[in-house]
Amino acid sequence: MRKIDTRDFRRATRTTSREINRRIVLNLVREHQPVSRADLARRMEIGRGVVTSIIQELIVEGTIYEGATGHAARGRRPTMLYVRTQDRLAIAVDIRFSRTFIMLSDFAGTQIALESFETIFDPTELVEELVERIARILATHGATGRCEGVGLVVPGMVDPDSGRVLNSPQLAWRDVDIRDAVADGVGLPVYIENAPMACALAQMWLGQRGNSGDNFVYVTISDGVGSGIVLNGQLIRGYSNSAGEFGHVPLDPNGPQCLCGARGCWEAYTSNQATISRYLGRELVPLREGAVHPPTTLTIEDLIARARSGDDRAVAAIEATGRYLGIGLGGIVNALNPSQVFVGGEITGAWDLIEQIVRKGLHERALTRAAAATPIIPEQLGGYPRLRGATALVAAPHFAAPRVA
Amino acid sequence: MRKIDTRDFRRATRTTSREINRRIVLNLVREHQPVSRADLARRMEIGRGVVTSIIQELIVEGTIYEGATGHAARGRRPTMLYVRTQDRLAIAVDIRFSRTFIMLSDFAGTQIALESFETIFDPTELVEELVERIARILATHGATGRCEGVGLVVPGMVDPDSGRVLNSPQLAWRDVDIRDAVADGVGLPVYIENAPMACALAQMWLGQRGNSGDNFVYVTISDGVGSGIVLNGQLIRGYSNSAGEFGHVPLDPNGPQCLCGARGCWEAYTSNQATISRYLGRELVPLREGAVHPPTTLTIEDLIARARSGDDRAVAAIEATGRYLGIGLGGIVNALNPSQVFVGGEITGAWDLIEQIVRKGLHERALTRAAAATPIIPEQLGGYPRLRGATALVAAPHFAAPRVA
DNA sequence: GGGATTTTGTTCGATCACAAAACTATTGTA
DNA sequence: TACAATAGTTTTGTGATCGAACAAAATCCC
Repeated sequence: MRKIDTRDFRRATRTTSREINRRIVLNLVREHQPVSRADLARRMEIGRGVVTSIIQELIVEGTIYEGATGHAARGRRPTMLYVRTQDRLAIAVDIRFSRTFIMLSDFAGTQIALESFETIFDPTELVEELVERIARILATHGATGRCEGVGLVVPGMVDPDSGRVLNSPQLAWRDVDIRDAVADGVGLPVYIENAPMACALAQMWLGQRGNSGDNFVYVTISDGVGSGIVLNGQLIRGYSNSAGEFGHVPLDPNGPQCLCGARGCWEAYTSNQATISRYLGRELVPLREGAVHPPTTLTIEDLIARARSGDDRAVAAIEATGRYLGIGLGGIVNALNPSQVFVGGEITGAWDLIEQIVRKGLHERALTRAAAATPIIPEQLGGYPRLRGATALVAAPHFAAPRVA
Repeated sequence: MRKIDTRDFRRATRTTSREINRRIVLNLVREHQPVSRADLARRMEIGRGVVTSIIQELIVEGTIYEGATGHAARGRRPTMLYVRTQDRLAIAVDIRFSRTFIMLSDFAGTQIALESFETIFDPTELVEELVERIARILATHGATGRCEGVGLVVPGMVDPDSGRVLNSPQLAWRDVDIRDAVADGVGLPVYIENAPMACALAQMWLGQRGNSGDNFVYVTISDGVGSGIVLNGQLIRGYSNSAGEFGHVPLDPNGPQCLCGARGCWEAYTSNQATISRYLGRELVPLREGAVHPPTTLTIEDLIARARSGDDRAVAAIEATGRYLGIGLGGIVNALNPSQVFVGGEITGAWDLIEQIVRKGLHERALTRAAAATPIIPEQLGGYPRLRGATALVAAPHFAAPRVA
């Protein structure tokens, strides 16, 4: 039950009914393919005639296509329908502190090409490099005509409407308009989103399981701790685009110093830096202070490797992270009551070591039995969730519910 | 941008466009009355002919009515339109630990009658008493035909779909089907919701300011600490109806014992009991353990009165609550990035004493400048937010956006 | 082998609702 | 009094669902 915003609404036109039903058909095909017209009519409780005419539009438009005829126990055989995703392409860009990744993929998220280069921190130079590389990738793969957009994922706060990066401490950017610059360069629509929210989009649109209702939180444990919140199938962006910052929920006012200035933030317990600092027995140090590299070369992957090879102190450091992870997740689960929580980031490489500990922490903090039982699902490593999210940025608008009322 | 849930969608029918536009018209009248047909046509960028026909339907239906003609600089004078709220009535019921309130009000939330009685904890007896009293109130005010429903507000977790109270520690109820029992008794539709969510609904539908987008959190500080979350004009209920439980977000693992079993929960610092216990210098004691009254008769109102009359220890106790309130609100603001936060509960009676302290705590914890500047708005005392929420439960479905796609 | 049956997909007329423009009503101004 | 401006209604046209009829294609049954 939504209240209509009388300052920003969309009234229904003559074609609104068709737009709605067309999107529903498209999504039904997407999730149930192969599927026949008659099947769609049954699922939608609508006449087959209407389905015929909608399907015809979608075929002309090129979003779905007819495949082989299926089999029926009796009667005429159905012609099966499929969503066209293989030759609809998108460029996904993931700008990270160390490297920038560019992937060419289709609308289903299948990787076609992938390259990376050392991140250039000057926005103008970075855009130049990006435009050049994107053009080359498209040309190499004969995809110049078939690419429908570029998805840009950035660490930091983003305003997707204006396309500006409002603030990215990692890149030392403030109010940088990178989207329009790239769009001008490549001549394609460009979409931009911050990293955790993009991961959440990837999970929603390209994730394995079809989640009824799509109520979940995607938590990324990396240099920082961020999250993307999806409620009722909608990404929650907040009033000024900064929702999901659970990283600085306080766990202990006397806890370790956090880079944000406060003490005992969740991030100060669970970020990769926090885990490493705990292992080294020292305080957290800012990752980047005027482009200076972090003072230790020990990575979280190294630490996990040490833990696996029997380093007790490494095991203890990682287990402690697991415990605080669980406690923090408890807070999230109590606050938002999602149907599940996804966890991404390098720490998932040690999931078998910490899963029980995470669940124990969650149990301690969860208020209801339902909340305590919330599935915590680690993202499989090497799946490039940010890049998949960038692809989803391009693909999702073609499948989302039309805005109405 | 919402993903369509293919397991639970609503396709468009022949009349969907009209339903959408009718609701938009209704809401435009509601927020801009008095308003003319021509004015509506301009605001909606639609032909006046369509408005004429929609308005005719709404007048026949009885939701709006024509008032006096307005004034125009030149040309024919417009006939002004109004939403009919004065003689559309609702019964609002607020079941609390100590007393149960019944209010008869119109759809605008204006109080017509109000009574209360000592809460009966046995569900069957309570329903009996409620049905009897509701019938009597309706008869007394000649409202038997004009009342369109009953709104029931309950402390604890509720499933509004099945109408069951899943768990209410305060009332010691577990899986009690009170809604259908009351509905059978009074012969009217009955809606049920938990207290903080109902307060949020009251703010959204009957609040003072028209908030663009309606992104806010309503925090109630009472015996417990709960909240109702409204994002994009939608109440967030969560996967199993328990969203908004910020009360048990941990502030300090070594903090005071909370009634939930954990230590250092936000609630253990800011609930009325917590403030009183802090003043008395003792541990928190369960409010209700087999219907036993709390061991002290000192109320939070008494404490505020003592603070005002110069009791330094009372001032300190309340100020400490204010500080923790601010810290907790910082977490909420970071997590959800609402455009504003409303605070309800008895503590708002001391708002002038703690406002600065609350803001200071918020500033310490807020990550972004925008988040730190989030307005914190105390609910004015004596406004019966829960009862207004109960009224909103009945009225809102008539004004909400139609469910589509 | 051939008709009956069943299922799929298309077509067509009826109805609902927006779109656009003509038309009527009413008011103020030159 | 004629004219312009504004409000509200009516009419005609078009897009879309609704429902039923119809053709196409496969299996079942005799």
